[in-house]
Amino acid sequence: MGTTKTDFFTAEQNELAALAKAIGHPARIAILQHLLKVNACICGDIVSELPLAQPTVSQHLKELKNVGLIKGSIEGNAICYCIDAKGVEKLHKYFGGIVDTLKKQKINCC
Amino acid sequence: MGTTKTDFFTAEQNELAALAKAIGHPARIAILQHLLKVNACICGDIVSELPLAQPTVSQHLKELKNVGLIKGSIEGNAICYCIDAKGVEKLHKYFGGIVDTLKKQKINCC
DNA sequence: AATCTTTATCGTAATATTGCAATATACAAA
DNA sequence: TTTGTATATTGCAATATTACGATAAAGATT
Repeated sequence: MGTTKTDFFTAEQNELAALAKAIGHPARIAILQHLLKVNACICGDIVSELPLAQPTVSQHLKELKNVGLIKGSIEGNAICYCIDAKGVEKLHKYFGGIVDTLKKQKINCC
Repeated sequence: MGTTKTDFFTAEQNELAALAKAIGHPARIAILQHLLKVNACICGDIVSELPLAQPTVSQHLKELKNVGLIKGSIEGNAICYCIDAKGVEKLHKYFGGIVDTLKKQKINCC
């Protein structure tokens, strides 16, 4: 127990869940917002923007990268990070689909 | 340790994270998809749709409800659940904002 | 009232996540 | 080569999540 029963769900369900889970932490939201705000790749100042220790930030960045929400490339002895549009678009499309479906549905029993 | 440092982030960051976290599990994605598919409130057949035991499903429903993604109302000795558009729209808007911002940005250094 | 049906809660075990100190790695600069 | 700077990894403690059996609660049915 304690383990998510991944095998019993579809690949799409698992992928969406993984994407959402990656965003499901305020530090990772903050990282995305910061990357968006500076409007560029960031080389180095992510740690100083967050109220967390460097290893913790590094771990959060890794999770965002694993799931395809950010990209990172080595730039000298720093690493440049920026948002990977693909992941964000996938989520946006998904919720867009839900919103559209809901709008078409007139039922509102609850 | 082990606890998210909620106090150090903004209310918006925490709220978005909570919403995303709630969707960050394939069972909860599956619940949302099912509610959407049947195009109505569901009274009773959610458990049978999922590969999980009844207490587990009940717990997932509670989480979705707490965060405002579904609504539930008592209907006889069953409970009717349906999607709460507000939460979904909040998430959709947020990702839409990111997508739009990204489109305006020409920078693509990574 | 006794029973059935449906959903919620409690208790608990297994696993995952969060956070950080310490340390490692990799490159730059002196 | 040594030193400095930036990021990653390891190891560990604290807490959270996931899942389910057992049981409770609430209304329906007989």
